[in-house]
Formats: sequence, C-alpha cells, structure tokens
Amino acid sequence: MNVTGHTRPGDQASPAQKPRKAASIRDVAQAAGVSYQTVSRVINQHPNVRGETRERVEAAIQTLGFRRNATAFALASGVTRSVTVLTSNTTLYGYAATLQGLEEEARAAGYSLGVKVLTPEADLGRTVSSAAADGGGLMIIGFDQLGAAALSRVPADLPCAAVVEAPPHGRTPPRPAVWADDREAARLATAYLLELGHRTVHYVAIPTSTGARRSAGPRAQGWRKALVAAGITPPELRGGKGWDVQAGYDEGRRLAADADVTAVLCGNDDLALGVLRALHHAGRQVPGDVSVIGFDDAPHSGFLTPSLTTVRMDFQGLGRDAFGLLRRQLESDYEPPAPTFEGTDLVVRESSARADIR
Amino acid sequence: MNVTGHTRPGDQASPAQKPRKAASIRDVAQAAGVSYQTVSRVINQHPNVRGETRERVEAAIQTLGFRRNATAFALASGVTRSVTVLTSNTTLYGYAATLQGLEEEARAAGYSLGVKVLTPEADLGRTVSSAAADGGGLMIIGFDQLGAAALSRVPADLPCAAVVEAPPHGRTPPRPAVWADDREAARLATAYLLELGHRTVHYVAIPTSTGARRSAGPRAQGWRKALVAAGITPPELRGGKGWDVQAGYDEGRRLAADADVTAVLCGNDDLALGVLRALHHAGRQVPGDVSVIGFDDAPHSGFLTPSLTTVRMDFQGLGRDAFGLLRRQLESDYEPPAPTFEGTDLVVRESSARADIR
DNA sequence: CTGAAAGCGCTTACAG
DNA sequence: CTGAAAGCGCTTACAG
Repeated sequence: MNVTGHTRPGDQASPAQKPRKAASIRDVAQAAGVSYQTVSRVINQHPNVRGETRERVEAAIQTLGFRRNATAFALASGVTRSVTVLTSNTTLYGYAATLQGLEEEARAAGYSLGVKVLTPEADLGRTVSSAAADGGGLMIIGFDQLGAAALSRVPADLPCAAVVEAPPHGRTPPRPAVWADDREAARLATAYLLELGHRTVHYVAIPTSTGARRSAGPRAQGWRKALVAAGITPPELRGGKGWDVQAGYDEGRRLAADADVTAVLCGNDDLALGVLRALHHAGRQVPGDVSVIGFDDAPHSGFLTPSLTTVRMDFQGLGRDAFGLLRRQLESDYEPPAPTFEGTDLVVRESSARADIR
Repeated sequence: MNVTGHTRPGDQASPAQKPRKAASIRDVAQAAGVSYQTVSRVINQHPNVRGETRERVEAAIQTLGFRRNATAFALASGVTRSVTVLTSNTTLYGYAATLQGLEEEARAAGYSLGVKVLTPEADLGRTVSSAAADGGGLMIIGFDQLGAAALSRVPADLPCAAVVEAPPHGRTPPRPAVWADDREAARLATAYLLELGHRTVHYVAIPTSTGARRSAGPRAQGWRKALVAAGITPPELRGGKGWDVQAGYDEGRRLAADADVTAVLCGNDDLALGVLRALHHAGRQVPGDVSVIGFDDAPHSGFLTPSLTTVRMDFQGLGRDAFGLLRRQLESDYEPPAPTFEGTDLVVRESSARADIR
C-alpha cells in the first residue's frame, strides 16, 4: 500500500527579496551623525559614550536593521569563538548524544558550532584543513576509524580536543581527549552474566576505531578479560562490521542457531535490538533461554519488550568535558571546571536473568 | 548495581602548543621570493602563473603549512558558502534525519554547515540575528513552535528556507519551505485501520508548530477527517504534550484502561513504542487486542516485537529539497534540480491487524 | 567623550 | 606573466 505525500515549494512567485546590501557601521554612523568609530563603541557596549549619542546611534541601528558583520568582526578582533565538530555520523545514538553535549556547552560559552561529516570518499586531510581554515577550534568524535584518522591528521599547532574510544593501556591519544572506561564496563557486564550462572558469554562487537584489529576494541577486551578471569576460553568474537540494528539481526540469526548460546553482550543497543529480534524469530525466549545485554542505554531501550539490560553511557558528559578541554586551549585565562562525565552504569532490566530459570 | 567509568584528560602535561601565528599569504610570498599577489593567484588556481613560479610558491606553502584564512577570504571576496541550521532538537529521529539530508546536500555543494539549537529560554530574535550575522543562509527546521516562531522572526532580506509542518489549506509559510503531506498520510493510515474493522481510531498526538491549538496539527486533522468521512465522531485527542517514549507510555496507560480501545494511531514512532509498552504492561495483546500505528518509520521500528506498522517519512529528502530552495536564493545562477522527496508510505508490519482476529 | 589612522588577511580590478 | 593599490567591515590603539 502506498500513501504518497508531496512537496510544494513555498511561495515560488515572490522572487528572492533583492539582497539590498546590508547596512554597515558607516551607514549607521552617517544616519546618526557620528563617526563610525562611535558606532563601534555603542555596539561593543563601551562605557565612554554620552547617553544622548548612544541613543541616536541605537535608533539608527534599529531603523537600518544593522547587524554587525561577524566575519569582519572575527578578522579585525582576532577572536573567533567558534568550534567545528568532525564526525562520521550525526544520527547514531552515541554520536548524536555526544554532539548534543558539545552543542550545549558551546552554546553556553557563546561559541558558534559547525559540523563537518567525515566520509570514506572525502580526502581527510582536506576536510581537516578546511575545518581549520574556518578558524576557531576543532572537536573530533573519534569512536570509529574515520574519526581516529582525522584526529591523527590534525596539525599540531591547531587547537583541538576529542572524544575517543578508551585507548590501550599506557597509551594516550595524540591530542587532549576524554573517554569512558568501556573496557571496565564491558568486563563488569560480562562478569554479571557469569554470576547469573551462564557458562560463557558471546560478544557482538561494534566496529573499532583501530580498524583491522577488531579484537582490540576496549569493549571486546573487557569482555575477554572477564571470561579469562573466570577460566573460560572466549568464544569467537562476532560482528565488528556495523553499528546498526540490521547488523545485530544478522549476527543474532547465527547465534540463535546455536543452542549452547545463553548469554550475549552487544556493543550497542541497536545491535542488541537486532539480536533480540533474531532470537524472537528463532523461537528463543529472552531472558528465558538467552540473556541479552546492550551498551549505551539509548532512550528507547527501557521501553522495549523485554526491556533491555544495558550499560548506560553519559555521552553528553563526554561531549561537555571535551569542549572544556578545547576551550582551555582557546582562552588562555579559562579555568576548566570539574569533569561532568558521570561514568558508566549497568542498568539491569528484563532482558537478563539467571541461566537456570528457563 | 553500579559500574563506574572514568574520564582522563589526555596528555595534560604537554601545554597547549604555542599557537605560533599561522603563516599568511605574505609569509609565503617572502619565502618564495614573489609578491603576495602571486601567492593569491596560486592558491586560487589562476592560469596565469609561470610553472616554475607556481612550484616555488607551492613549496613554500608546504614548508610553512599555510592554510588560507577562511574569514579573510569571506570578507574580501564576499562569497560565504555557508548555511546555519536553526532547530530546537538534534536527536529526535525526524529532526536528526532532516539535518542529515541538509548536511549531505550542503557538503556536496561545498557549503559549510553551522547549527544553532533553539531553546525556550533563549531570545529568539537574538538567536536569529546572530545566525544571520554569521553570513550565508538560514535553514530552519520548523516542526514545532520554537522553529515556527524563529521562522516568523527572520528579517525579510535574509536568504532563508525551511522544512515545516504541512500548513493549513490555502496558507503558505512566510518563507520558501518544503513539507510532507502529513494530513493525507494520517487520513490514509486511519482509513486503513477502519477498513480492518475497527469501530474507531484513537490518536496520540505530537506537539504541533502552532502551539495552543493542538487539534490543528495536520496529522490530527487527517485522522479526524478519515473518521468523519466514515460517519464516526472522533474520540478525544490525546497527547500533544511531548515527543518522547515516556509521553507515549503515559497516554498508553490511559488508553489501555479503556477496553473499547482497539486501534491507536500515534504521532511518531517513539510515542507508538510507549503505547506498545503500556499495552503490554496492561496485558493487552498487539495486534490481537489492539492495533497500533506509528509515524516516521524510525530505523528500529521494523525490529520491534511486534514490528511497528508506521508511516514512512522521507525526512532526508525534505532536508535536501529545502537546501535547494535556499541555494537558489544564494546563487543567482543556480538551477534547483527536481525535488527528491519521496512522499510518505504506509509500511504495514505486525502491530496492526483485523479487529476480529482476537 | 569622540574622531582619524592603521591593520586583520585576503581579493578584485588596474597597471606594466 | 607579475606587482602595487584599494577595499571588504570591523577593531584596536593613538590622539584630541
């Protein structure tokens, strides 16, 4: 069944309003009978302006609809107060929430925010320099290969901060960065499943920022660590190719076919939803037959049936804190506040249960 | 159970790289032994430069790590190629997908993209003018009151286009805009439920861009129209206060308490998920006892259990087309291509069924 | 309290 | 093919 909608160009007839050149500081000055210098003082709230003069200028500003040209301001003053976010994605929950945290913080600090989406086709070097040319700071969401590659290409003299995957032990990212301790969170989630009596735990991975070495992702490492600590040989790592529900479904079908599988940890909630659906299609009950745990606690996860046990991540906190790291590079007198990142949190819901309750 | 993670500032020790002033066109000129004018020619790919000269300049550019200052370029050339998106939200599916469509189109056209999030606290007028001051065009996502209010405050001389709710019959938005025919889509979805034998259909509304008059939303109108056409007195309109799953759950509890309710149309998929969950909690089967239809076809809707019947919306297409409308105002010689918006589409899945199959 | 000068880093004509 | 001038719209010292 097809229900078609339509698009209508609004008011096509009216031609684009003739872009009558915007009023400049000089136009205002002339209208107010002062020098353009005085206009500059008024719009910058300088104290040394006579009340009556100020009023005349403000009236002229109103009349002419004057708006200060932000480009000229930036060039002349040298202050930019802008930040460009480089990210490979804007809609996946983790990315969108990080972006939201960044945006809030930037807005509160009076920074304007630009977004450049990284794609495999685009020349990363060119993308980075065009972002740099826009002035201001660079903010990189480096959860994946594209983001990590962009981060490694940022010239050293550019103000830049990032949100990244937890780096390997003893290593630090090339630039100031924040990250959550995904490794420990995955270890605890896995340990929790083992405590529930499951003989082993399977893991459906998200792609990692290091690319080829799928096994190197921090969430995978934490999962493996918990198994090894319990004397269990980790089963083959699954997934690692996609972030979305369909990818989870595809892996879920394979897992569902294996009757020995009773516990599955997933790299994010979308993968978990796909696994849930595949298990349902295969006639396997959750949590009766199989326990499933996700990662991230996306907004809908608590309302699924069964509701999803998952590791809550404070992406907005990561975004906020990363912005603080950038701001410190941009404003010499800026004191970064205490980190706002709330850590991770295993949220137990209906999709996980003891292995023996079936 | 609490699993805490942590944030670590990366490489705190290394002080912000001394921001040694970026190389300018003059620095390059000096290093290459030419006038800065010639450097300008090289970076702008002017043909009239001797090969050997060009190479010397390019070598100097490499050595000094020169990047053209975009601010100065914009001021001197008068070309901006940038667009600022005003939106009240960046994470809800409809908004995020629209933004994604906009971003793709802007990127393909070589425009940089800025985002300003509208909040009830902020002064809309100031937000609009600060966006305007950034130069370039304005793009407004006007699905809600905040967006609609911002749109009405855009000075007439500013290049601007919007994505909006379908306007009332015979009315057009204040600026060039695109919209989907939500009214007709809702009418068809409702008619579909009636055809399945349901005596009436309840509607859980999203907030509308007109605010107070909840009943005026196009989706609500289409729903009402289908009922009236079938000789049915529309039941009380529900919701209208929120967009998220919790809002749907709250309304769902009330609907679940009424045994006469057998069919529910929801203003978006999040509300539908909330209703699904509330019905589950009340012990009512979907679609056995109640049919539920959503709106938008969010990425996870097809993987829910039961999978959600919903009206697919091409938000990305709306975003793309709106950008075309803006670009036409920005570039005098730009010919907008054919609209890419694909219309709406009722996607029938498991959550809807005949009224008599219980 | 207000004005005239120089300059931010680039471009667009205009000369040679 | 290359250089010297003027200017984009503003700000920051410097004078009065």
